[in-house]
Amino acid sequence: MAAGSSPPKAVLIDGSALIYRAYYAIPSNLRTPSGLPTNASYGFATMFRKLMAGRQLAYGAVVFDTPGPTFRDEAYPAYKAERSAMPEELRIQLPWIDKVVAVHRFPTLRAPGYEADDVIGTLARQGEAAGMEVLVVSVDKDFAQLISERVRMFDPFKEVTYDVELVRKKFGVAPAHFVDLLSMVGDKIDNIPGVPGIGSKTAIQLLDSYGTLENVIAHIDDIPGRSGKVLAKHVEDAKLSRSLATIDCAVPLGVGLTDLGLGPPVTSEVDDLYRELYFFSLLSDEAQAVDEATEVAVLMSADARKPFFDRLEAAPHIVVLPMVDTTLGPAVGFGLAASPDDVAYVPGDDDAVERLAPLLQSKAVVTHDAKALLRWADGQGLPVARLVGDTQLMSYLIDPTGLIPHRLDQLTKGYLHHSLVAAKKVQGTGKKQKTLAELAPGEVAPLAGGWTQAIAELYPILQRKLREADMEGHYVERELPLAAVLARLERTGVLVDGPDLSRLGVELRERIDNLQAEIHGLAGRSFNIGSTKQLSQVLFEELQLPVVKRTKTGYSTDSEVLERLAPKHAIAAKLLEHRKVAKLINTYTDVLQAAVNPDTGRIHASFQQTVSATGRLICTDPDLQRTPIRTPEGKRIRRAFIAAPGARLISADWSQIELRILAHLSEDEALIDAFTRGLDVHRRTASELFDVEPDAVSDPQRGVGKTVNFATIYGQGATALGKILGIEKKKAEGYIGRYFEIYAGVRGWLDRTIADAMASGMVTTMYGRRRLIPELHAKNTVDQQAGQRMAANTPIQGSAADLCKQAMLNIETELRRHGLEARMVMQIHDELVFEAPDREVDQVSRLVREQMEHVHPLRVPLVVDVGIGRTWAEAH
DNA sequence: ATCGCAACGTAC
DNA sequence: GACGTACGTTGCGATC
Repeated sequence: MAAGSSPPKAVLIDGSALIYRAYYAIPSNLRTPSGLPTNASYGFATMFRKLMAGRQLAYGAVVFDTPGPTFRDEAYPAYKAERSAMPEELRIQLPWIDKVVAVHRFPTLRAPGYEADDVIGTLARQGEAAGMEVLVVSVDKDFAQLISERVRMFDPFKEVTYDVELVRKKFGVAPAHFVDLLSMVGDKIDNIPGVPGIGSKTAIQLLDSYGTLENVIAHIDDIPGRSGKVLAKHVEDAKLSRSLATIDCAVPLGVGLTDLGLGPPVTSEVDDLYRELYFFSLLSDEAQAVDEATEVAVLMSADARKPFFDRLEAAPHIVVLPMVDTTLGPAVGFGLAASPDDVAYVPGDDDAVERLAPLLQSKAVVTHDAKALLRWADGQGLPVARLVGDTQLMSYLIDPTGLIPHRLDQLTKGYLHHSLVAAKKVQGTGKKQKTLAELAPGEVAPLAGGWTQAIAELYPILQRKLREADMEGHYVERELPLAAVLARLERTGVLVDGPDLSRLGVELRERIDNLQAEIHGLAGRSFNIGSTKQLSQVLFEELQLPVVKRTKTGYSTDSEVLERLAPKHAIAAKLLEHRKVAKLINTYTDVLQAAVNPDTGRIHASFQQTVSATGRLICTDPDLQRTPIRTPEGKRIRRAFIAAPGARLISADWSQIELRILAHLSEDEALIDAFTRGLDVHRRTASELFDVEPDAVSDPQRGVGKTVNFATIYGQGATALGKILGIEKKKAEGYIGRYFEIYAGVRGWLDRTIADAMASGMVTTMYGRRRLIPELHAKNTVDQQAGQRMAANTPIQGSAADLCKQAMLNIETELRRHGLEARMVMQIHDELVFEAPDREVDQVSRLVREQMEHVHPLRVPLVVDVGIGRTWAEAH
C-alpha cells in the first residue's frame, strides 16, 4: 500500500483496566526514594512507550472510569458489586498517571454515568464510520464485541492483537454475537449472571443453531434436555445479562473522535517527568546517555580520597567491587559505596589498596560475586573478615532459575527497574574489545559506579526476599562461606602434565587422519565429517543407508544411529571412532593445554555457585567435571591430571549418594535396610526384579537393576527406560511396576513430593534451598510432566549438593585447624579431589573420609571411597 | 566479523 | 513428548 493511501489511525486506551493490571503485575516495592509507590505508573508508562513505538497515530484518547454509579448499576444493583474500592496505593498514583498521559500529548476522557467501555465503544464506532483504523487497547475481553474489519483490540501485557478471526478462534463466535454468548455464559468478573448451567460449549452450540439470543429464546421450546429447561427458567436473566454486557456505543460525549487529535510528545517534558518518578530506564536515549555517564566521582588524589574513606569507615556496611580483567589478575580499580547515594570509583593503585585493607578487616562488606572479591583479596594477602552480602548469590538462592545468570544488569532491571551502562558500550566487543586496564579511570568509573550503586540498592531488597524465603540461615552458614572455599580452590588450581597431553594429542591426530582417509574412501569422496548435514547426505542419499531417526532439521547421525548402521556398512564404525577421537582432541587435549596458566603452570577453572537449578556446583573454563572416564581412551586424559612432585592426589567420592538420600528422604524400609546392611542395592533391585537370589544375579541383570534404580531418580517413564535397556515398553512398565512394589515407600514419597510441589509451586532441599518450578503450572501436559520430574529430582540432586557443600566447608576448616598444606583442587558433584604433600597423605585421607561420611546424620550410612595416586586416573 | 541455534557428546 | 543436572565443540545460517 502506498504511504499516502493508508487510512488514518486512532487508538483508544482503556486507562482504568490497564492501571489495575499494571498495579497488580508489578511489585509494590517499586517506589521513589520518598516512598511514592510507582508500580502502576511505571507499568502504564512502559505500556505507553510500547504503544507509541513505530505507530503513526492521528487520533486517540486515554479513557478512565469515573467514580459513582453508572446506568448499569441502576439497572442491576449487583453489577460489579464484587469489586472493592480502588486500593489507596493505586489511587495515590492517579495524578501521576494523568501526567504521563499529558506529556505524551494524549487527551484524557472521563464521562460521568458511563463506563470507560461505553466511551471507547462510542468513539470506536465513530472512527469506523469515518473510515479509520481503530485500535482499542485493553485487557478486557468484553471489547471483543466491538471488533470488526476496522476495529481491533490490543492487549499490551500479553502483546496480542485481537481481530475478527482471533475472536472467532478464542471465543467460538463472531464479534457480533459475543454479547449473545456472554448473556448465557455470564461473566464472573463483572458479576453478569448469565444462565446457570450453561457454559461456553452449550452457548456456542445454541448460537450456531439459532444465531442470536433473541432467536434462541424464540425457539426455546425446541431446545431439548436440561439446557432448554434452564434457559426457559432464566430468560430474564439472559436478557438482563445481554444488556449489561452490551457496550453502549451512543454515549453523548460532547466531543467526537476527530476532536481528539494527537500532538507529538515533547521529549524533554517526558524525560523530566520520568526523572521525577525515577523511571530512568524509560528516559530517551539522549537523556540516558547524559544521566548514566555522570555522577560517579573518580577519586585520584589522596585529598579527594580521605573524606570518602572516612565516610566508608562510618557506614554500617560498605560495598566493594574490584574491577578485574582476569580471574587471577590485579584490580584496575574499585567501585566503593558507603550508601547508594555515596558512590565513588578509586583507581587500584597502592594507596587505594592500603586504604581499603583495614576496611576489609573491620567493616561488613557487600559485593556482587563474593568469590571474585575473595580471589582478589587472597591474592593480595588481605583478609576479608565480615563478608555479609553477595547480591549474585542472594539472587540465585531466591530464585535459581530466574534472572539467569544473575548478572548485575539483570538484577537491576528485574528489581530496580532501570538499566545500567553496558560493559560492551564501554569496553567494546569482539576484536576491538578493550580490557579495563586499557581504559582511562574516567571511562571505567561509570561502569564501576553504576554497578556499585546497584549493589548498594539491591542489597536490602534481596536481604528481605531471602529472609522471606527462609534461606538466610543457609546463606550465612553455608553458601557465603563456601565462596571463600571456592576462591581458594580456584586460586590453587590443578596441575596438568602438558607434555603428556601434547603427546596424546599427536597420537590422536594421527589416528584421526587415518580415520578420515578411510571414511572418505568408503564414502567415495571427501567431505567434512564434522558436518552432520554433509554426513547425512553421504549416508542416507549417496550410500542409501536406511534412515533410523530424524532431527528437527533433517536426518540424525548420532551415535545411536551409527551403532544401528554398523552391521550394514563399514563406514559407521569408522565414523563412531572418528567422533570419539575428534571429541578427545577438540574438547580435552587441546583445550586443557590451552587452559594452563603460564604463570602458575596449573589450570584454574571456575567453580560456579550460582548456575545450576538444583544447587550443584558447576565448573567452566574449562569444564573439569566432564573429564572423560568411561572409556580407556578417555581415562588417558585423567592420567594428565597430576600432583606436584612430592605430593599425591587424593580422590574421595561418595558411594551412591543420591540413592542414599532417596532412602533417607523417602524412609523406604527396603532401601534403608539394603544400605544399612551394606548390600549392593543394584544387585538387590535386580534380585527382586528377576526373582533370583542376590548371589545368582548376573552382571547384565545387575546392570538392569542399576538402570532402574537411576530411572527413579530421574523420573523416567517406561518409554525411556525401555529405550535405554533395549526392551519393549511393556516390559519396562513391568520393571517400573515391580520396582515400586519393592520400594513402596519411594512411590509414596514421590507422590507426596510432587503433590506438595504442585500446591506450592516449588521444592526444597535438605538444607532448605528452594527451587521454584513454574512448569508445574504450565498449560500443556508435556511441560507439566517435565515440571513434575524436576520436582522429584531436585530434592535428591539438590540435597546431595547441599551435603557436598557442607563437607567442603568442614574439610576446609579441618585442614586449616590442623595446619595442613593439603589443598582441595576439584569438586565433581560427589567426588572431591585434594593435592597433599606425601607426608600428609594418610592424615588427609582419613580426615576427608571422616568428614564426608559424617557430614550429616541420615537414616542410612554414607560410604566414601578414597583413592590415592600420582594421577587422577590412579587416585579415582 | 559476530551471534545464536542445532546437533552432538561428555560428566554426575 | 516420553531422562534429571550441566558445558563446550563444530557447523551453519542470519545479521551487522
